[in-house]
Amino acid sequence: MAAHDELHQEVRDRLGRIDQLYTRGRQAIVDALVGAGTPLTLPALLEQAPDLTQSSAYRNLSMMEQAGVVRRLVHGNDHAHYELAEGLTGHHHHLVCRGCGVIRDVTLDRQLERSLDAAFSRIALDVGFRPETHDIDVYGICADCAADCSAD
Amino acid sequence: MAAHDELHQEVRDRLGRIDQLYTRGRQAIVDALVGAGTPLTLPALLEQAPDLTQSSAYRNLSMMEQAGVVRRLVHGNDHAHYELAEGLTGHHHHLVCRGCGVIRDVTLDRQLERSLDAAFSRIALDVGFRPETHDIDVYGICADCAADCSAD
DNA sequence: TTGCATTTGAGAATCACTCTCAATAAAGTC
DNA sequence: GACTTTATTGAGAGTGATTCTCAAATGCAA
Repeated sequence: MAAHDELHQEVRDRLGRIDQLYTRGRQAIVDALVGAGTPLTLPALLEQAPDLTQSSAYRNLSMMEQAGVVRRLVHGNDHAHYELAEGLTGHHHHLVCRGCGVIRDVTLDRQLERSLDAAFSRIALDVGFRPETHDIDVYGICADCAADCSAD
Repeated sequence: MAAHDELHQEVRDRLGRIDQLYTRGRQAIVDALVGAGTPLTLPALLEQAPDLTQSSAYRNLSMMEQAGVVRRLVHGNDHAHYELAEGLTGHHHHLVCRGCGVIRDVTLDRQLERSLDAAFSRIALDVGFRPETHDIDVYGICADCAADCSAD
């Protein structure tokens, strides 16, 4: 409860920094993303929060992405997925199912993350690139799709 | 030269496996991707190989992706980038510039890759996910964009 | 409440990409 | 080479996720 209120306050602050109000519709988006616990496509988001309309949802997701509240994930030709930004949820990566497209959050242990950051910093320095964040996607087949395939 | 011929032969084999010919236009695409040495958007590909037409290029890239010859990279709302598949070039990752969108290939040392694979396998096992490949994108600012920013 | 600025909603517009189908090139046969 | 058959190409129409437009609704200050 307290954590939930803190989250909303943090979102309100981040929106305020770019002169945006934390309206009812925007709160509904954040609640849906929190409730799902997994990145949602826009149609899935509208199912979770039926009061939202498509155009406003897209507009608000885009604005909240700029505000550092939402992250947009793109993995192909179909709908993008949206989740809360890492600043609100913590650094993590994704398992992406090639079958159904579902995305699942995972974390690596600190030591491995440190090794990665060190490696990227070293590589980046060589080519004059200033690294900010990294994003690891593991592609494969989820349990549900594996079951479906063997059933066929 | 020999390496170049071997590459083309390997591409021809991979296309043959799905009953596709290695036509002049398809060779031009592969040559352009080899020549660029960095992932290309479709407009950039057409610049490199002006004899190609848009619809055929898209159709052939899509088919060659299925054949395991080409990989399609998606990083936002604009054009996707295309490069030769890892089976032809070796496993690598990408530095992606937030400023201009340019993508640069990088490799991690074997030991770190092994650690990552082991970590992903462990995580995946826990959730019943069968990992196949992984893809690491490092987002940041390239040298050219950093120079432009400080010039402003 | 009254006024002013921001946000919303419905639908039109955009644009990367895919599809269609007649014209063309490739591969095999003689 | 000429002929047949099959696969590919090119130009433009179509698709669909996302963005834009603008009048109506809402939020906020006094």
